[in-house]
Amino acid sequence: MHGRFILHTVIKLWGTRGMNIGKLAKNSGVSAKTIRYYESIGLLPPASRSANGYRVFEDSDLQTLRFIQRARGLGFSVKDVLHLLSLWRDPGRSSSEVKALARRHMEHIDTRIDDLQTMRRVLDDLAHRCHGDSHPECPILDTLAGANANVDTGSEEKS
Amino acid sequence: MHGRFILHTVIKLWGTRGMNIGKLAKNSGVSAKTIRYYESIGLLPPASRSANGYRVFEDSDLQTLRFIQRARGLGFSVKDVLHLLSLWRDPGRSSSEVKALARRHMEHIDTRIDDLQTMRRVLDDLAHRCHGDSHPECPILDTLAGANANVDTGSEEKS
DNA sequence: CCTTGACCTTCCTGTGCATGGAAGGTTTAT
DNA sequence: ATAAACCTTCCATGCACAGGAAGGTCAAGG
Repeated sequence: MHGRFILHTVIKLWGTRGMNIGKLAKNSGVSAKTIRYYESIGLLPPASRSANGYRVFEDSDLQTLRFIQRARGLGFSVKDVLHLLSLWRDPGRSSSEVKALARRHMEHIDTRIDDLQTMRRVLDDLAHRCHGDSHPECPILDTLAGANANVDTGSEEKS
Repeated sequence: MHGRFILHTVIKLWGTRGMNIGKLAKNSGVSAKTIRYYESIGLLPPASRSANGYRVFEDSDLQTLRFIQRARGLGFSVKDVLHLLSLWRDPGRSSSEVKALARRHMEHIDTRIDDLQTMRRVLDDLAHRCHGDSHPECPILDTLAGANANVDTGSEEKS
């Protein structure tokens, strides 16, 4: 009696749970194309297939996909996401490892912000010095041409 | 005798003005590989060739390369640099066009800075809340997994 | 004269992160 | 029967180069 109920429930849940790639795409907000891509690079495990060859996904795939989405949204590379996923699935992980990964990523972000801000400052200065009228004279072009002032573009030569 | 000497000298001088790709690379700090690439996509005009098929560059190419370098250093895309180069070479340009291009680029940079700063703030917050010890508990992973905060409770399922 | 090594050439592949499309099979609805 | 809405694989594209293979060229030295 009891066993039969459980079996029934299991079968029912089992039958209800699988979804095709389109549904997973809708549920996750990640395109079917990208889901296949994630599978191909190992971010998602290879989905099982139904008789017609269609991929069948489970709820766990949806969870994984959402995890990936959030991590990518924070700028983590696919490689980092792979690492984060493995840490997530590892009950024996230490949070220090996760934190270290996050910090390395933050440093990377900081570098990029600094680079962009340097560019922004230079551009802002140049734009302010450019009249922006119908005449051809333009300090922006002059500077790019290396006319007079030495502009530090942030990327120094290495020779 | 004399004529031959002069001819020799002329040829030698002529030969001195042009440079091979290696020298241009050294003088500009741009790799030979990249110089060829720039030529292939039209950033640099097709270089003339000497009898052996080697590219021969002039000082004008060096100037152009430096222009490209500075523009790239300011984050302009290759496409934008193409535009900037054409404006640079156009005596009938109006500085307003240059300025507009620069401003569009600045807006783009601002957007990227904002995005990165948002990521940075979130990461910083998560990192602060993570103990970073030998235990597995980690708010970073919890957040990526969608543990607590604003996770839709999934009451709008539709199959 | 021949070799060595530093040049140079073209062509193909790989990077990161997908996106777009072609060509075709399957399922469902009308 | 046919359309539409799915699904499949494989190939191409974009950015801005870098790496390397396979081979031609040139100057110096034994």
